[in-house]
Amino acid sequence: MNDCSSCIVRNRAICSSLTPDELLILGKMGRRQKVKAGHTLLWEGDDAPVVANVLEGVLKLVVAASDGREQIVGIVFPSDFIGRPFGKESPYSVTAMTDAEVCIFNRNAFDDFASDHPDLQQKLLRRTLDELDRARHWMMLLGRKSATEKVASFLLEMADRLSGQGCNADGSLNGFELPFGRQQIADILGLTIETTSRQLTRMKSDGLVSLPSRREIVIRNRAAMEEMAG
Amino acid sequence: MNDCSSCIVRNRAICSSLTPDELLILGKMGRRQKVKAGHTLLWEGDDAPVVANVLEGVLKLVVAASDGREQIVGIVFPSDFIGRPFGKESPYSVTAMTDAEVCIFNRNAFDDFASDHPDLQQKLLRRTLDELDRARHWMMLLGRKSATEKVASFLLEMADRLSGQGCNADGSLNGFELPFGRQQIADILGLTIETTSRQLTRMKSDGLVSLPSRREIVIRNRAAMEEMAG
DNA sequence: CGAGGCCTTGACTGGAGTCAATTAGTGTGG
DNA sequence: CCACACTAATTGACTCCAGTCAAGGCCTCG
Repeated sequence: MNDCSSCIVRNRAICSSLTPDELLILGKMGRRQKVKAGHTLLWEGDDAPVVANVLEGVLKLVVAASDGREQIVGIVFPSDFIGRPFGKESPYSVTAMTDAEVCIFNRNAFDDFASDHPDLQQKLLRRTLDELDRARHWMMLLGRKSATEKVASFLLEMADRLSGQGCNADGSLNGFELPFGRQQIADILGLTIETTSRQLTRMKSDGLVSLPSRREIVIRNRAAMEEMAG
Repeated sequence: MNDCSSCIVRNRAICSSLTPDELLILGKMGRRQKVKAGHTLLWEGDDAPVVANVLEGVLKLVVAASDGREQIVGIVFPSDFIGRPFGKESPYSVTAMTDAEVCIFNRNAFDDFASDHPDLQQKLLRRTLDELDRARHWMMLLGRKSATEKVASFLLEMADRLSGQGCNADGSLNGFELPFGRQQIADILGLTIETTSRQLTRMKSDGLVSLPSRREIVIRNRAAMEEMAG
């Protein structure tokens, strides 16, 4: 069984609402599992018998059209929660973008446990509300922004979200390494890979960013970038 | 004070989780308020001191860009919940699309009440999870679908969601009256009003729909429409 | 060092946006 | 009930941004 008290996300995941006793019970229900980059944990439309906490790595939530077009509808980092409590089918696929490790629970058992632990449920509610806000802002981006604005917004949001894991003193992270490639950026922004690439090259030659390697981004002029994000 | 027991959304809103005693307490906290079509209840970015249940009418959730572009990120019907519990700023504007009536609560008081009533909180969680699923599917539409696919998907979803209020026997509603005009459809789909209009006239001349009046839609060939939605 | 995948770049196309004019509803007051 | 004004919706002509197709270059890893 798991020793949750030493879990790396102990203080950040929804489990942080639990007392040591409760943690012991939940610990018995969960099991750790590694997921290799590219592997899919949950398939869109399938019955999803599990929910999980992310311990390590980055995963994407994907909705696909019948002809293969993909839209990434969420990105999940360590301490985030995966899955759909109180619902049977997974409304999207969950795929690892990097090697990852998750702590998975049987959904029914988790639902029952949650129903008995209001604090846990409130944490989950808060998280879900936050996710919903984020999703809705992303809808604005997808529906109304130009390619340039999309890429700028994306870089700023990534700078924000990646600053959790290791950043410079003032908390504003301007250089970071993306955990995924160009096609994935395109799938997040609702663009093609070519358009995404062109926008990045343009920003580079305009001195807004530098691109030390394929996956590294350094924002050189944050003010102009924010201006550009619209 | 309010007599919640005779409320028209008594059995459908989140209040349905409450006992008569609890309902009495909540009833004292809420007050009914009418909102005229076009009036805004909550402004994006402002402190939002209230949450509410919708009793009557239809409202939109809007995210706007600095230059005025608007994206509708949600549509709210009777018995739906409005507002952002456990958060101060409203992440979007809430504006009535038709004359509406809502039952509003002080947010802090509601948060406290919710914290003491796990069943209510669970109802809220389930609703929020459903909203999140809907939002994510809408992200796929906004990011990856063509204008034609967008309009077809929209008409099918409206047929679904409006079938709650008065429909034909088998539950599949093919004719309905939209509670809003072309510009709003455009703002939902991330299109311009001209493109939206053109798509509709195209569908009409292809015999997929008829448009008896400005706001009435009749789906004449549902199979083809579903095909078109992608 | 070589193979393969990822990324960039270029030329071209097309779908949706823009601007502008017209038409069809809607509501108001005489 | 009709005439008028006003707004919403449609239609047309044109533009342009992003998509498509195709070629070439560059990492990265075996």
